[in-house]
Amino acid sequence: MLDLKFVRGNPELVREALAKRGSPVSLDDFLDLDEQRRDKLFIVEQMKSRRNIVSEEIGRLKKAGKETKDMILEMKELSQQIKERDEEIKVIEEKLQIILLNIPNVPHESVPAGSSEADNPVVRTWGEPRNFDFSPRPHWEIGEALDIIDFERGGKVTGARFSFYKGSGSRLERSVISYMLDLHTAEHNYVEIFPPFMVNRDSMVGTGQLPKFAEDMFKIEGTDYYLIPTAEVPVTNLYRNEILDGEKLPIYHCAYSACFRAEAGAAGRDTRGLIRQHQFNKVELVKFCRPEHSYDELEKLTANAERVLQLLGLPYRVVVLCAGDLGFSSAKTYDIEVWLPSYQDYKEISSCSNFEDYQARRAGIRFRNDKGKAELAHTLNGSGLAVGRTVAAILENYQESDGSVTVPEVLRPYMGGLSRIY
RNA sequence: GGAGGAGUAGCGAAGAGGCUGUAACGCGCCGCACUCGAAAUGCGGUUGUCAUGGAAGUGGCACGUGGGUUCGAAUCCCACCUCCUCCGCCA
Repeated sequence: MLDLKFVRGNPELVREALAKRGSPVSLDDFLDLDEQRRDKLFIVEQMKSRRNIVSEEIGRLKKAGKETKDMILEMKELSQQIKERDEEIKVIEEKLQIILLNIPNVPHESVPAGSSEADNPVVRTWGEPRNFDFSPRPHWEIGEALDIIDFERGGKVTGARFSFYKGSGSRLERSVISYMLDLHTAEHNYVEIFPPFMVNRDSMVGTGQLPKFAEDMFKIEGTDYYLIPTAEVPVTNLYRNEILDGEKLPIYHCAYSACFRAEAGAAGRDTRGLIRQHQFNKVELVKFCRPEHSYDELEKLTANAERVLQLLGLPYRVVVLCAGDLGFSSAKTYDIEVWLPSYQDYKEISSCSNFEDYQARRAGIRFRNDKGKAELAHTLNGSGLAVGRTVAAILENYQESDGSVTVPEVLRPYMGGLSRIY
């Protein structure tokens, strides 16, 4: 959510910034409602002030045994008017809030122009895609052949875009999760969180999934709860409506969670394999910091996620999202894309974003600054990494001509010493 | 699921329709005094938000949340949420 006063004071700037995203929002209604609100507020506050003064006077007169009938009648009338005007203001404020909640974040000045994924500049590339002396197979074929992933029965037991891991596959998934968490906690100073996998509506609004993207979520019928699409939601909302001790910043958290996404509008995309499932595992990195540090923190966070791929020996590249491809709440995002032989291309495996104060304002996440004043924190997060896609990348990049898969060195301790799945 | 109890500032805690109750008192924190320095002590300060204003300031709102009663609500009424205790059930 943008600052109401900022939008009021800089409508042109906001219009331009949002046009860069390719979905310009009309601010005319907003500015008109804002003016109405302030006009009405000014009047009703004067009325309330009078009510307070006279009511106090009534108390004094009553105590002195004086006549107060006329004053009470007048105040009764005044209170009725106040009530009516308060209603009007409430309606206006609700409309304003809806508009404000549906305006995306303003892209950072360093974000390149562009309208789609195709316009995202490559920032850097790491590793060389392997040259296979045989025809490499996609991970879903490898997984099925080794009997370590079962897509067929996933469909039977639940439905499309669900799967079972089995045996070494199951252990590989678990190993990747543990490995990532151990790396981020031991070497990158993140404090591990194990969050709830369901959150209430306020949390979903806080991080920006709602109200705009309700169709992407799974909601638990008969409750106010949603299945989380990412651990970002519970972990960022950990400090919702709190004023943090400024000394405690920056706060680094990492969290494993299952993630649930309805994938509305993704019909026909990535229909095979682990790439796009309704339920997948992810290790998420979340940061809370002072505004002046958030862009340094974004670089560091991205580097922390890259480190996982480097240690796993998986080739990747980093792209910076152009304005048109930027997520709703984000001011700047780097995507890390891992090499997938089956796609003959790089595929997103992590998305690292600085939300600046956009989420913090929605969620009321503040800290006490050096002057003792409450100030909005900046929030960041990134995948560190998406586990299913990591497993897919391992299976494909480490496959051997005999159909077996070499276990990356760093994962072997987690695999009970297993060096090859066959 | 049933029966009780409780939610007030950073923390603890008082207040039970208007009477120095934006909120005592204690702790914490900041400043000043005393001191060579510190401790102890004393004095002062210490919520957020909205509106208005160049600023100083002025005003509105907020005592878990949302409604209601009243000229006036932290205080009375209703609903909901959270926490605690006991019972039942359960990994």
